[in-house]
Amino acid sequence: MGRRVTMADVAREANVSLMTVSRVVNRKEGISEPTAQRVREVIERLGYRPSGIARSLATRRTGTLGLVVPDNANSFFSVLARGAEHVAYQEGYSIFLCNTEEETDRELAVLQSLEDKEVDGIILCSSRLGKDELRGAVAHLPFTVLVNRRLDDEGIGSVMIDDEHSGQTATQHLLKAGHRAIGLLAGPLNSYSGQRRARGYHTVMQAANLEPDLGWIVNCPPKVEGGMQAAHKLLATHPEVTALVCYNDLVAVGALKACAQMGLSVPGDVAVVGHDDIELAELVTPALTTCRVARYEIGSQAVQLLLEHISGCQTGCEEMVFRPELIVRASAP
Amino acid sequence: MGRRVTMADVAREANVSLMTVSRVVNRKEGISEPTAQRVREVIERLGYRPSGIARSLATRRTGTLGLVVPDNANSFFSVLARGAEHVAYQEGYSIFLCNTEEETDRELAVLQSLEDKEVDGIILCSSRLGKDELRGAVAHLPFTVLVNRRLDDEGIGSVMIDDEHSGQTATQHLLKAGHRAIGLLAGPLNSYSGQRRARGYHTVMQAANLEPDLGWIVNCPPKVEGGMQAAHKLLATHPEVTALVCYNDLVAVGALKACAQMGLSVPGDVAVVGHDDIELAELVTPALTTCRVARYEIGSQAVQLLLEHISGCQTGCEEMVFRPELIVRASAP
DNA sequence: CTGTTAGCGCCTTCAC
DNA sequence: GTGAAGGCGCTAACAG
Repeated sequence: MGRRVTMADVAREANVSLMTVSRVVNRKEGISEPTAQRVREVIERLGYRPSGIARSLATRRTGTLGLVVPDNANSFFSVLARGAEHVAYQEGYSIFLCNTEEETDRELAVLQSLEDKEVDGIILCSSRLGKDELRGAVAHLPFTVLVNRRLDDEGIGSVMIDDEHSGQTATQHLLKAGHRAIGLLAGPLNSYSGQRRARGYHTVMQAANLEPDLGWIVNCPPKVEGGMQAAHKLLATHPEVTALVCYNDLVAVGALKACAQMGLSVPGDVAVVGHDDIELAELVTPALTTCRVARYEIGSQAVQLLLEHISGCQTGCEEMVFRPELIVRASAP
Repeated sequence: MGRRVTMADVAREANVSLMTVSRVVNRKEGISEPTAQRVREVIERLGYRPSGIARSLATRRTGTLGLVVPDNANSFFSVLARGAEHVAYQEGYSIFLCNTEEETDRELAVLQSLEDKEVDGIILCSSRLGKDELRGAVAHLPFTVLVNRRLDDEGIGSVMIDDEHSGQTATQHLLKAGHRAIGLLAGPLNSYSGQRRARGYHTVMQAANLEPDLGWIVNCPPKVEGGMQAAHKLLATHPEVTALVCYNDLVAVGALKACAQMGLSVPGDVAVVGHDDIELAELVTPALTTCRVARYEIGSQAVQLLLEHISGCQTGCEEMVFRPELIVRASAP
């Protein structure tokens, strides 16, 4: 494995100084065309490629971003990642993708490793960290964008989903369809978005003078399996329930499965509303009524926000809110 | 933004040399316990964190890998990425995730950028590059693992899916069920795996003395939409076809939709077999019969292979083959 | 327009 | 056990 071609090699071969080569490589002006031509020719001939590492050390910029998600296998985050990568690529940045598996230890570990890698910024999705832990973890980063989490600190932007509104919209939709006993498959207990959606649910129920039974609300892991078990439990113990507001589409699909197993028809016996509108939603039977979240755009806007701050051209915008849109399909017409 | 704490700061504060600090940080032996203790204490107090960049420049190792996929929003690759990241994380590596969008220009561009970032290795999925282009693109990388592509070069490993076998298995399954007019929704024309699956299909058909009509084979983009249109076209012009072998599950779901639109029952009028067994497969109606590909394992094994070579402990294994398993569900019993 | 001088923060190789 | 010098490959800040 021959020694790497360095800038010094090019400089020597072209009879110029390091700086001249550097200027040509970085397309800075102030180089005569003939010289530039010659340098370029040598670069080509020697197959020289600048070392990103060395450049990063000198400039203190790496051209990399960190994207931290709970689980890239979850379609919500894989699409978000896609949107993020799209903008990053356009702007010449690369993205480190990290999964936390919903574990706070691992979240801290990946944030640490991203800091060690000296990324220029971080996008952190659905952090499970407490306020102070979170603050400490991102304190040394140049800039951070939180997805669906807020922290009123300098240098920390947010891209929010209006979860409370989703919770309200979903519940209202069922109310209008005549449902009274509406259950809530609330997702993980420590999920902030879950808490906000639950608040929306409660607001609407109260406004309608309905007091949800404690048993109507069940927490569960945000997966198909989790939704299935939770729905099973809820519907078995509370047969009066005729509708379910679900934490996300995976949970809703789980509910669909549970209903099928219990011989309950959807939406005949039980109406189901999901959240997110992942691909799955319109492909299952019955197709899911759900709150569509612009996952791709959230990813791309988060990067946009991050890059604006990195490049210093403050737009003043530190927060951005996405409001989900109710998509009515067969599971809750 | 205060100046970063450096090794020199720690050294000064602890009254030792840079080297001593370095040794403590890297847990090298040859440091007396009291000194080490003192250094650690200062590191803690000052909040010192080693600079990954500087270390990389000195060691020529970055502790990063590149993962190149066509589209992370595609569940096949998002799960593969998950598996890859899992092993990488365990071994202390970070992963750059890059999407090519199936464009060769972009594939070359991201490979270039990964080289510039000096990743320690690359995993490249379903490259659309020609043999020589590919060879050139990965020539300067320490080691590369190709997913579902082979290149008999030094320093290039492969994790293959036995696509030909899948094509055979799927076709055979339909043949055994009594189908004779079996169509093929073959995916993108330039997909190597598509070509191999098609070969498997042809082999089995020939062995059964069946000559597929040219119109029974239609290429399409590997998405739901693509499968739907292709199935529409195929079934409209060739009503004699009673079964479809599909490039992947998304295409198969598209076929399901087309059948529904055309008033054809599945599997009654048309049997459908997918490929990959993504989550979707068992959740659509009817549930898809499909060839399960161990996506997560492919990702994790690819990284394993990569890391073995990087760390030099050659196991001799440069290639690994995954054979898909037929999962029989309702769409083709 | 081009070159020189200093680092960026750490590790390797040798001395002591 | 510990330290001093030199270098990894590049760029910023000044000269000329």
